[in-house]
Amino acid sequence: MLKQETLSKNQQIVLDYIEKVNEPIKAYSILHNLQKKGIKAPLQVYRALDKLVEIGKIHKIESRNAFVACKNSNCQISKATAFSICESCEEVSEISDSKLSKYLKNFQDKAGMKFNKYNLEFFGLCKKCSVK
Amino acid sequence: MLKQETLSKNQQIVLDYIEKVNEPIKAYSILHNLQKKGIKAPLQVYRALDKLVEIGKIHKIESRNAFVACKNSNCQISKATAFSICESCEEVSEISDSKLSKYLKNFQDKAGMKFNKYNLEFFGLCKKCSVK
DNA sequence: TACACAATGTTATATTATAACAATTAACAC
DNA sequence: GTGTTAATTGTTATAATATAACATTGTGTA
Repeated sequence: MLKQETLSKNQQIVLDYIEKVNEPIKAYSILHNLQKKGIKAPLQVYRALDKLVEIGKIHKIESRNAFVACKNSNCQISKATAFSICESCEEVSEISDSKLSKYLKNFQDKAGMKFNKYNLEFFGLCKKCSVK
Repeated sequence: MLKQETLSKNQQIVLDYIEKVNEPIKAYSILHNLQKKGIKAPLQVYRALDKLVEIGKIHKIESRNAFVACKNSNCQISKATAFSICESCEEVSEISDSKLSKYLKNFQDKAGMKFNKYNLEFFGLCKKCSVK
């Protein structure tokens, strides 16, 4: 097997669930909700999550230890991610802004480091929460 | 007491240590290394870390669950942080680039969300590791 | 002094994530 | 089909990260 074309059983179960809930979800919440489907141990979840992150089907929201389905069809491999996070309702949206991604992809730091990946998380209040 | 001007005992002990090691360090590593100074329980560490993050003396590297002293004298309150992280040696540097921070501070997402904070983490290979 | 609040100490527990090892399954060369 | 290799799975245990709850002490100020 040189390259994986299809997802394995557990990977597909976990991905289906994450896509269904359509918001960031935590690993142990996935575990609790997929008992019936045979997902009974943390490792079954974490292994699937690792692979799904690796192939860009989902992203990890680092500041929340949560996972969310990728919304950008072009995120084949998730090297460049940006999110907006509402600190009140915890709503998370993936930012898809070509100017931003271009700017960050080309960013050169002073130490001359070669970047191959970035993750950006913006925090604030979403529209709904800012009028409350 | 309306506003804290000086750090408390534990806060100062923890900050001194983080500044001394001068690289990202984990909470339980801090705990283990400060037993002699009276830091004996996780909460003593986490409370100090929370406060130090809040006042901008240190930052959390979210992807690593590690804490590092702030290098930007102007980070009074840490609302806008950017780091470069070497995926080989795990060296972390705080990026201080006024153009980048200006760009991100003014970034407007399509949903019209009001941002008050962001965290950006770049990943790649540092100079040393890329020649290896 | 009395008040308010920040900070501390302490025990227990919750949450997030990985180690280690055995067994099974799938892709592919021959 | 057989043998080989790697991916995936199952399972038990444990490591690593972080917070809850509650009692107590310290500190600035009215």
